[in-house]
Amino acid sequence: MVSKKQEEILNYIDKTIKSNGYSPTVREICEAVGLKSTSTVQYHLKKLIDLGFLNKSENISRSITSRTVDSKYGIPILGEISAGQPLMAEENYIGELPYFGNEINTELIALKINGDSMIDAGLYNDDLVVIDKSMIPADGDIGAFLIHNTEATVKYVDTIADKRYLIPANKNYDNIEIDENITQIGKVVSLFRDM
Amino acid sequence: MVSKKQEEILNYIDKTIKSNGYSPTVREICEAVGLKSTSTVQYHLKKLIDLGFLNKSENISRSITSRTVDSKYGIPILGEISAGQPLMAEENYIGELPYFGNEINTELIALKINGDSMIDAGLYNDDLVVIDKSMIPADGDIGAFLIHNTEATVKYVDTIADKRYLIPANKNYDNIEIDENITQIGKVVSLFRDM
DNA sequence: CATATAATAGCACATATGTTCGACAAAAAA
DNA sequence: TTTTTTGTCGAACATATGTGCTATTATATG
Repeated sequence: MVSKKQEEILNYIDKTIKSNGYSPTVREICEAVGLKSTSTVQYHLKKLIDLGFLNKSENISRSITSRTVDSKYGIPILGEISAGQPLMAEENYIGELPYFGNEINTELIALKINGDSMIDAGLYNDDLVVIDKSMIPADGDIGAFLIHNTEATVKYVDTIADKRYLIPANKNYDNIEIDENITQIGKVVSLFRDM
Repeated sequence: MVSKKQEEILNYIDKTIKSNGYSPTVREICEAVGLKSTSTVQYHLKKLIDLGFLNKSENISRSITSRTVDSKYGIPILGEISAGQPLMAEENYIGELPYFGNEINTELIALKINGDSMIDAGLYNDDLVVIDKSMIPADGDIGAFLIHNTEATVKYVDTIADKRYLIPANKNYDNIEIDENITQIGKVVSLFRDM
């Protein structure tokens, strides 16, 4: 996760690159965010780089580049959903997908596709799907759901004979009727695949 | 006005900013354009700044900015490939995909998938695939190719009986033998889908 | 040809800047 | 409570980097 200080650093870097055309030095960041040691900055920079928000060349001055110049927050990637924990609990957090939309949207999360139940919809194992929690999947949409509050799943939604179902895109899987055991997370709005 | 050397310097600066995200040092310019003294570079830099081509802050490393480069580093999205035009020609450019990889890489382009010839590989119509031009698709990989220099296509590559083929992931399409009409663009490294 | 202007080189200096290491306190987890 | 993680500091070090000065050579210009 990105701490308060890290966000502050990120913002300062973005602002500087945007207004100056080049990135600040470690010492400039130090001063700007009210830290007294350059190594504290290095510490945070390393984290931000690991999270994918920044990039930097070693031993090269002012070589920080930022992907978040136009946006502030990454999309949290959730892995295995821990039983009993609320969806956004730390336990579930496995990384962050840099956000590059135009508006800041805290309603976005990313889930890693597990298995092949949606393969006929072009959602493959290990794909990352971005879910907008503020959108309700309509019939025919692909949505993300929580089963028994312990397992996240991505499926088509549709109404058959007045009942709503989660519908896999793979003949080897059965439809699941939506009942009280199933909580809606949101609508799947985009997909990333690394090959 | 602008001498040969100065143009060379300008080009190098632009190229560097574009690919690295930050400007080169005086010494790097020195080396790159084949000069032996940093003060010669300073001499030219001053001229270029006076002429308004460059901007620079005093005593600040890597602070050169260029008017001829916009500091955006998205991945260019290429649409219909115009016959006769080089791949990266303006004619083909239909937009920019915000960059989300780890390193800044000028060898990346994005192509919009057209048709369903790769549907069994999970590449759907209108998907955007990111192509790394610096990578050669090996057997089994998905690559991007230019047919007759006019049409871009994305297919599996494989060797069958000592011949290399472009192989669609859709039974309704035939394999295409790779011959002199087919130019390799690069390897498909990731996928983006908006739903 | 003599002279001004444009390019280039070499070097040295000051400092801007990234990096490392050890220590320590606060917060979180076990 | 004990242990681990996270955040912080300070100082020292190595080098990356901008700058200034002088001298030399090429190219133009009168």
